[in-house]
Amino acid sequence: MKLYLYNTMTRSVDEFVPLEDDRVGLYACGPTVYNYAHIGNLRSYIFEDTLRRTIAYAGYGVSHVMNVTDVGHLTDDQDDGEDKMIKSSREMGKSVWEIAEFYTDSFFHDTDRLHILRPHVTCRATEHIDDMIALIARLEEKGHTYTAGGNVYFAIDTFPTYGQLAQLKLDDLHAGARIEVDEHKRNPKDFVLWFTKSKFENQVMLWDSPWGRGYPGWHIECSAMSMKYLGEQFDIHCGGIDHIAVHHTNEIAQSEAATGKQWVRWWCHSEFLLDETGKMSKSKGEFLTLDYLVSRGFDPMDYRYFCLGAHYRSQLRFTFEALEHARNSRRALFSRILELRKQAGDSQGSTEGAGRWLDEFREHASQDLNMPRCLSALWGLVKDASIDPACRLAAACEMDQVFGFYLEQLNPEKAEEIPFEMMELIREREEARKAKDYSRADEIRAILLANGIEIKDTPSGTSWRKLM
RNA sequence: GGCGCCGUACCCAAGUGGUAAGGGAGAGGUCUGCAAAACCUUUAUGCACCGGUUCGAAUCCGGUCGGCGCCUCCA
Repeated sequence: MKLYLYNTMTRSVDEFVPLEDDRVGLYACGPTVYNYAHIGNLRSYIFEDTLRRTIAYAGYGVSHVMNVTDVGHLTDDQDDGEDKMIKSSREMGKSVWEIAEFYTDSFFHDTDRLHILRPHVTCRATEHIDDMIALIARLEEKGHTYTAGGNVYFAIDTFPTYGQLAQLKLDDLHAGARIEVDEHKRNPKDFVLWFTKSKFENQVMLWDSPWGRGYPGWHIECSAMSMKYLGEQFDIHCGGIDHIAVHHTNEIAQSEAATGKQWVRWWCHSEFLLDETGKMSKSKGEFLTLDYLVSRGFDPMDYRYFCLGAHYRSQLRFTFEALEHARNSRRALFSRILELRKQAGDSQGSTEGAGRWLDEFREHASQDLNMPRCLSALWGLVKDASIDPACRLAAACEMDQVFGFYLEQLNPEKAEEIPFEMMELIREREEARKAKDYSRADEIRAILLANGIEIKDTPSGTSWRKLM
C-alpha cells in the first residue's frame, strides 16, 4: 500500500518513501509533565497513533520514539519567566521529581485508555543531559554558538536556511512585538542551548557542563534524543502545529548545523482542538481532561471516535453536543459489531468478499490519513447485508488495526453482564408483561435505561445489553 | 506587521475541476402491547457573498464579509 502524507516542509501531500525499505523512524514530541494533559493535547497523540498504525498497516515496521520533558521550561522565552515545573512543585508541595513522575504516570494512564500505543522508546530529558551537552559541544566546535550573560546561544545567522519549515521571512519578523528581546541575543531569533544563570530560588534540576552548572535550553532535548535513538537522519517528526515556528524550526537549525545534513525527512503536524472560546490552552488555567469527560459519563472511545471524525489537519471545535453525537455513533457501531459476532458464531471469516470496502478504506487511509472517509467505509461495510457476517466482522477488525477501537475485544458476554438488582428488574418486567401490566413494564424499562441497560423484546424472549 | 487555516444540510464532518461520503438528530414505514434494535424510505439543483477562468467550479483566480490559529511556554 502506497502512503501519501502531507509534509509541512514541502506544504504538499507527497508519496511517502522511507529511508530504509521496511522500517520507519517516527519521532513524536511528547508532553511536558508539569500538569495534566488536556483533551487538545490528547488529540495530537491520537493523530500520532493513527499515523503510526497506518504506517504499520501499510506494511512497514515502525520505531516510535517519544520524549518526556521533565526538565523545567520557562513560562516565557527569556530567563526571567517562571519555571513551570517549579511553579507546579511549589503549588503542590512536592519535589519537581515527584511532579514529573506523577504527571508522566497520569499522561500514560490517559493514552492507555485512549488506546494510544505506547512508544517503543520513551526518553526522559533528565536522563539525557549528557547527550544534550555533547550536541551543544558539537555545535560549539563548528562555530554555531556564542556565550553571553552566562548562557550559551545558538546563532541562527550561521544556519542559512533557518526558518524554512515555517517559511519565515526573517526581515519581516517583528521579534519582540509581544515580548522584550533578551539583550544578550545577537539576533532576536537566537535561542538558548544552555542556561547557567538560574534566578529561581528552588532550582534543583542543575547539571555540570563545560559552560558551568545549569540546565539545557528547551529545544535541544528533541534533537539529542531523536538522533540517539533514530540516527542522525530519520523519516518522520510529528507534533502540534504550534511547534512549527519556534520549536521545530530551532530543532532543525541545531540538528542540521551539527550534522551537516538533512535531519528529518517528513514533518507532520496536527491542528488544534478548539473550545467555545478558541484554542484550548494549559496556560489559561482551566482546561478539559479525559478524566472530566469520563466523569461526565463518556467512554474514552467516544473521544477517540470524535477525533477520528475530523481530519487531523483541520481545527476541530469541541462541544459536549458534538461529543454526544460521537458517543451515539460509537455505541451504534459497537453494538453492530457485537451483533455481527453473534451472527458469525464460530465461523472464521475471511475478508474476501469485503474487498470493495477494504479498497475504499485503504485508499482513504493512504491519502493523508483521511479517517472520516475511512469511518465512512467502515459503516458501509458493517451495513452491507450482501456480505456474510463473519466476513464483515473480519474486515472490520482489519480496519480496526488503524482505528484502534479494539473491536476484537468487545465482548458480548461482558455486554450482558449486569448487576443482580438489574437482573431482578428484568425478571419483574417480564412478569409484568405477561400480566399485561404494561405501564409497570415501561416504567422498569425506563429505570433500566437510566442505568445504562437497554431492553430488547424479541419473539424468543427479552434480551438486554449494556450501553458501553 | 509576517505566516497559515476555515466558512458545506438542524448538528458534526468528508469532498479541492466532472456534477454533493459518512455519522448524529428528525420524519414516514416494516416489526412491536408500546418501545428498542434492525431494515427500508426520507432531509443541500446547492457548498458565506460578488465577479472571473472553463464545455463544466463547492473545488482554480480576484474581491467582499465573517471566524480561527501560529509568530512567547503550549499539541
